[in-house]
Formats: sequence, C-alpha cells, structure tokens
Amino acid sequence: MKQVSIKTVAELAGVSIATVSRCINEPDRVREKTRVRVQEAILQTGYEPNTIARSFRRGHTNLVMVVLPSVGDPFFTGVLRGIRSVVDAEGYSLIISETQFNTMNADEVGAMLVTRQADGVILLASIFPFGSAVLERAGRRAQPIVIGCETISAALAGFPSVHIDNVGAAREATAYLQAQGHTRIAFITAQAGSMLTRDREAGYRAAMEAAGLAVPEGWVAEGDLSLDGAIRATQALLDHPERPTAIFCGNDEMALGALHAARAAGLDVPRDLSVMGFDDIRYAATASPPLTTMAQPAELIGERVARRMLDAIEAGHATNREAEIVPHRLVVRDSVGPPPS
Amino acid sequence: MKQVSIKTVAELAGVSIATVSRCINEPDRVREKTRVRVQEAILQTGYEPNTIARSFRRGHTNLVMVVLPSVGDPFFTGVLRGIRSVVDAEGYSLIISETQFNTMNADEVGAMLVTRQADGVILLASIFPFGSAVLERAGRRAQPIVIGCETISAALAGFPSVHIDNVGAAREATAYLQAQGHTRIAFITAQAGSMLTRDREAGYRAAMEAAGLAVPEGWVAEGDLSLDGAIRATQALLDHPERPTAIFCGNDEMALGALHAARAAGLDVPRDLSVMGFDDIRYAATASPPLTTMAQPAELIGERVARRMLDAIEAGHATNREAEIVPHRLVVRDSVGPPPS
DNA sequence: CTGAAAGCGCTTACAG
DNA sequence: CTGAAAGCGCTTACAG
Repeated sequence: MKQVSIKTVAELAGVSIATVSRCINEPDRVREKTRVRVQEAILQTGYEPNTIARSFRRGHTNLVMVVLPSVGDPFFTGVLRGIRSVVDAEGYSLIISETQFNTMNADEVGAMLVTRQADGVILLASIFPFGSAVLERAGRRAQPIVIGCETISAALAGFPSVHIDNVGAAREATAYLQAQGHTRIAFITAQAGSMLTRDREAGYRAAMEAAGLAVPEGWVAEGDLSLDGAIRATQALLDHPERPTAIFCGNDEMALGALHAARAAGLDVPRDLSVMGFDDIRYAATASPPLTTMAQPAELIGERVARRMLDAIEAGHATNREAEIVPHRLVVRDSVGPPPS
Repeated sequence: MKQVSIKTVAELAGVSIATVSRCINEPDRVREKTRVRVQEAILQTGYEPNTIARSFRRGHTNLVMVVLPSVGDPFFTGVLRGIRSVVDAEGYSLIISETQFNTMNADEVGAMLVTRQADGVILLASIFPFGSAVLERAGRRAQPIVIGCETISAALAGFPSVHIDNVGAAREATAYLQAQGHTRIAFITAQAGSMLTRDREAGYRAAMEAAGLAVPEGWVAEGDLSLDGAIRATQALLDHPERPTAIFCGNDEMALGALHAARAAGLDVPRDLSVMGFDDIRYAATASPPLTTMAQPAELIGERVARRMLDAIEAGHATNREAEIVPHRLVVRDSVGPPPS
C-alpha cells in the first residue's frame, strides 16, 4: 500500500501542504476551522510524519549515540538508565554501540562516529587513541562528544566529561584494606589496553607505595573484566608463591568471580581471604558474602552526562568543557576482614 | 564551519555531484582518472556523506529498533549480543527502547513504533495489547515486526517469532523438582501484567496439576523480576503456613534473590530449601550455591530473531510468519536437592 | 491566516 | 563514462 504523505492529507483536506505542516508543528498559527479539517484528514488517512524527511529538513535526528564497552555490565546498565531518563524526557532516542571491552580498533569506532548521523556521541569508558582525523572531523561537524566514567586520554582532553575520581577512590579502597591489617594486597585489572581500570590500578599502586608496601611481580593479574577471567586470575593469585591476603578487584563483576574462585578453592571469605570490589552493582549486595566495594553513582553519572550532552546539542557546541567529578563512596559489607593470622 | 557536502567535493574535483555520488556508491562505473581526482577531493575536504540525506533518499535508515523490558537483565543482554552480531555484519545499528518491565502503556510504545523511523522493530517479551490502530499502521508502512522470547499475545499472533517452549520448559523444571521428591513447590512470578513469566507460570501449574499436587493460595508469589522483589517474595513464602520445600523462580535474577533471602533466613540451600531458576544467566554458575536452572539459548534467540528481521526488511515484508522454537535445556548444579525429611 | 516556492543533500533513471 | 535534472517529504521564510 502506498505510504500516506503530507500531500495525501493536504489534498483530502483541501489545503496546502504548508498548512498541514503548520497544523502539526504550530497549531496556534492556523484557523480553528481549517485545523479541524486537517485533523480529520490526518485521522482518516492515519498519517504520521516521515521522521527521516523531518530529520533531513531540520538537520538533526534526535538520536544520541552511546559507545560503551559492554551493555552486559550491570554498572553500565545503571549509567544507561540515568542517560535514558533525561534523554527520554526531551524526545531523544539512543543508538547503542558496544566496543566489546575496547577490543574494536579505532577505525571501526571512528567510522561509527563520523558516519552515523547522531546528534551527539557519549563515550563511556571507551577512550583510546582515536585517530586525530576522526576527532577533527567530529569537531568540524560540531557533533558534541561527552565522556563518561573514565578519565580522558590525552587526545580527548578537550572534551567535557563526568566521572568519579578513580585514582582517589582506588587509593581509598586500598587504604581501607591496609587499615584492616592487610599488607599483601593484590589487584585484578582489565585486559591490557582497556581504559576501564587503568586509573584504579594507578590508585592501588599509589596507595601501596604510600604505605611502603611491595607489589611483587604477578600481584597485578589480568582479569579480563569477566567472571571467568577473574576466576582464572584469582586462581593464579592463590597459587602465587607470595599469596596475597586480600584481592582488590577492578570492578564488581570480577569480584564476583574472585568470590567464586575462593569458594571453589575451599577458602572462606573473609576469614581466609578478603575481597574488595568496585562499582557497587546490584549483585554486590546479594553476593555470598555480600561484597565490600567502592560505589560509583552510576545513574547520576548517566544523568549528568546526558544533561551536558543535551545542553551541548542545544547550544550547537559544548558549552562547558570541564571535567565534572561525582562522589564515590566506600560500602562496607562482609567480604573484607582482617588477614588470617 | 560550514559542513562540507557533495557539492564542495564536486566543485573541487571539477565534476558533477552525480559523479561524486557514483565514486562512492558504484566506483566501477567511473573512469579511473576521474575517480582518483574525486578521491583526492574527498580526502582533502574530509567529506563524509550525510547519512540523513542518504536515508531520506533511499527510504531506509539501516536502524532497527529493539523493544525490551530491561537492558539490565543479563538474559536480555545475551539476546542483544546475538542480535548485534548478525545486524552489525549487515551494516545496521540498534535503537534500544526499554518498556521498564512492561509498565509502559500501549500508547507510549505505539508512538515509538510508528514515529521513529526504524527499518523494523524487534519486540522482546514486550508484548501486551497494542492498540490495533498501531498494528494496522505498522502493517501499512510495511515495517517488519518480529517477536522474540515469549509466546505472542493474540493481537500479535500473525507476526514471526522465535522463542523456547516456555510452557514445556517450566513443566519440565517443575517435574525435575518433583522427581527429587518435592511436593510442596512454590513459584515466584513477575508482576501482574508482565508477559515475561506468564507461560512459565502456566507450565508450573500444569505440572503440579498433572502430579496431583495442590498449589495453595499464596504459593505463587509476585517477585517483580527483581532481586529485591524476589527477596520479599521468598520471605513471604518462608512465612507461609504451608512452607514450600522448593521454590521455582520465573527467572534467574529472582532466583539469585531467593538464594540471598534463604541465606539471610539462616537456611542452607539445598539442604533446607531447593531453588530452581530460569534462563541460565552468567551469574547462575558462580552463585552460591551454583544455581540449577532451565537454560534458554539467549544468543541463538537473538541471532535468529535478527536474521529473520533482516530477511523481512530485504523482502519488504515478513517472509515467514511461523513461530520458531529453539531448544531449552535443564542445567543441573547445586541449588536443588531432596526435600528435608 | 494561508499558499507558492525554495531548498535540505543525496541518488538515479535518462540522455548524450 | 559523465552531466542535467527530477525527486525523496518535509519546513520555513516570504508574500499576500
């Protein structure tokens, strides 16, 4: 069946297409009598404006793209929820692209950025060396970019961002472990190349150094950001000649894996081994034992990122290029205790 | 700065815009010498075709919308992964809409369907009585719709779908519990109105009836599809005058909540209480104890749904309106045992 | 208050 | 092999 267009409606109502357009977009500017007639024609034909044509004409799509490592991570789900809540209210929809934990190469992501016609791009912990050509082009077409969750790489330094103080938070988490009496503290990090835990690892190392504690070779284990990766990393740590008494995990997903690996090894957490997470995803509270972790305000990050994106879209450029730091918070539950004597 | 358009490139290369267009879309049809010249002009200007204009002209967006209850559910994340894997390869992107566990009203979803210009819509367990007007319009504009994960409601009966046999799978899960010796089996369901566990509840009831077992008032508890909801539902079940010895949860998320509630009540699973899940999300295997559950092939569902969507888009209409049933599988781990004596 | 007309940036028969 | 021109479905000054 033929698609009904504005023309169909105009003919049926006996008016010009301009008038139909006005009835839809500025109804106050048309006489009631004609408005009613057009309304009826719309109903009768079941007309819905062609969104592509409208986007084309108006020059924007009401779509914002969000690039993130994985929609499967409950932490990002929280951020997404925050983004969606503000973006929805303003009539925008979300195009979601995963970088599969930053294993996509820059060209692929770059192509997405430049090619897809979104009104703006939110980069969530997906920052790695874009080609500057991409950035330059993105700049030229004035598509705003805003960064969430992680400190930006040098190339992205000029863009607005919102995130916690990852280095500081990781330092505090490590210090908490130290305050419980631990001196042998290991860290499970993401795969090399991922931005996701880079700053957290830096914070961990800083706290160890500040306390005059050694970090022997092998105490920073790659956990792949996954359950299985963390299980393997934990096993390696438990087999380490200098077995740590506490494991600080770069995110909760990996902490859940560490908990499982400890259990499988016949260890009691926290009696035999302490485990600290990062993020405070919803599964942290119901884990066994409930996970002590460093909480990030996921929804708040999403809301703030989205708000700034919308402001930038409206202004036609980023109005505020500063980094916005949101608060982190240590959540003490049961997975951390004093080291075994 | 002014956006560079096809015209800019044409002028710089000294050719018509038609030729530039051909260089991009059918390079074979232009002479090498001119092609090179145009290529250079493209590089020099940093030209990228305007996707909106192209979509407008071509009449499609290369966007498919997926409507689902929640991106936060790891099961749906799996389905999404499957969808993305096939859709990516064909150059499509995803617009993702959440119905917040089917609490959105039909009009809201309807508006999204009709208004947003996606090439097709995938409905994941988000099926409730659309107004027939919406459906009719969707039909008229020949936007394909395909259903995933749940049996379709009557209004959607004519649309293609792919899902497991939810009723049968739930019946088998219940029968497994019975085979372990349980006769007092409760069920935790979603909030009323959600399609997500409707068939599973039906399967549970069928199995109970087939075994001649009673389902006293209160044994089917609303768990809200969430951790917290399931915790409350489990508590209520444990306080029930006829306390069940096994709880079958409508999905794994709720089973995780049930596990936690049991632990909090000082119960050992499976010694004091058996818990059965549904889905086999990735957290099922690392739960404590590891969860016995009815697995759905999430990625496969996603792949099949996406494949059929792409076929339908290409054909301009759904080519195959049949329901495709994918296999389920009982995964026995440690959360189910014989009832306490 | 309403209409005629231009134009958004492409693609694609149609000529040549 | 290449160009001139139509047209995709809207919106929006500009007249009247």
